[in-house]
Amino acid sequence: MALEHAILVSLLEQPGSGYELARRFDRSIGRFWTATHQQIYRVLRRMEADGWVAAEEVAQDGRPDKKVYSATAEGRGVLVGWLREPVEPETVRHELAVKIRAAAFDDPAALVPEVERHRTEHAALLARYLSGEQRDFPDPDALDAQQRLQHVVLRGGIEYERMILAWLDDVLATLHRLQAPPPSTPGT
Amino acid sequence: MALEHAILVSLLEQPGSGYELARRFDRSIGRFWTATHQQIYRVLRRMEADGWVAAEEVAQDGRPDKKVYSATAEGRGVLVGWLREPVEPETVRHELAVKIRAAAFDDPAALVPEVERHRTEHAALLARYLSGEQRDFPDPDALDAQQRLQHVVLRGGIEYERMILAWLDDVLATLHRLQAPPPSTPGT
DNA sequence: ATTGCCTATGCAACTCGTTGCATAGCAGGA
DNA sequence: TCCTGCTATGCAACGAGTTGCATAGGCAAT
Repeated sequence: MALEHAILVSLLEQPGSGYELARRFDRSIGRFWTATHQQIYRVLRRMEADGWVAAEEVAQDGRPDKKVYSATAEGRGVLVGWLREPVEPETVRHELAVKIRAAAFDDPAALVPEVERHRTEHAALLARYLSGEQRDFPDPDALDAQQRLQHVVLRGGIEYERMILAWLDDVLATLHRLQAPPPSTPGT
Repeated sequence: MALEHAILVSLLEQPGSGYELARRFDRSIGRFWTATHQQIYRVLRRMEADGWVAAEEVAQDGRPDKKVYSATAEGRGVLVGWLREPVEPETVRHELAVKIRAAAFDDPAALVPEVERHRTEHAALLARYLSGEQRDFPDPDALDAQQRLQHVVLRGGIEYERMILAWLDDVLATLHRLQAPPPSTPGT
């Protein structure tokens, strides 16, 4: 379970409210972790009770008050302890891959628009990552340790999206080839 | 929720018991979906109650009896219906990426053995995929539709592992560079 | 002989994660 | 004016997924 740890990292990089964390998890952190605001609020309360984070009420004008959380020294200790334990490689759950194999039991051509839709979304995500890279890491030689580590994670996201795009093209080519198969073998 | 659908695909490709399904989900299906035997048994019972699959008791000698499940026409209909609904792109949850950003708050060099361990495991997985490809798809031009779709999913797994390996090398280089940083800027 | 592993299924308890809804003030557009 | 949407937090209920344990026969190794 790494949601707590992802939150600790995010708060160490920059304190923030539950709402702000939820938005980060949709953006930069979303590159490698996801969570809904419900989960984040619940986990934050537990972490506060455990002393891993501390909250400060902040009044705002024109907006509801918010509780700004920071990681405590104890929270940081928990994170460092976790760092030194091994984690297993992530488990992949790719619904589209299930659909592609399922297409053998229906009309495979019906899947083309769905695959194209995924392609469009992944292309948009890649563009967002690339512009974020331009904005946040314009000079890769002038970064401190924290930024270098953020950057290498972002590069992972970029390469992942590139790989997915190439694969989706492969999938589309495969689907099209099923409709117009190569010259049938003479023996059949 | 796609576990039901992954099970339907697997049973349409080849009927099998819950135990066999669990093993497939650790192997070929494991390329794009995971599940424990607990989940599979529970879901299979529900699917049988809903008429999506049918079970047949099979006695074996030297082994416990097993219940071999097959997808029913109704189950196939459910799968086809799902195929025609859109699914959202998968959410990524990569613990190692969390650790890499967390390393900024500890000694980054301490992460090197962990990253190398992941690299070794991913290299082994890639080797398994490649030998599986050799075994199952030796002649890519002589495949039927179902095999072509299985093959393109496997190619996705292969490209994913290659991309991860390249990224892990990038991560290792980044970690090493943090210890021996480039010549410091004269201005500081 | 005993230990441990493999096949095969399952219960019970728990945690994780999602969904729907509620509150509440402010801002902007039809 | 009303409706929609954004910030900000939260409850309640449900469903998904994990972990630990149990049963039970056969097989192989020590």
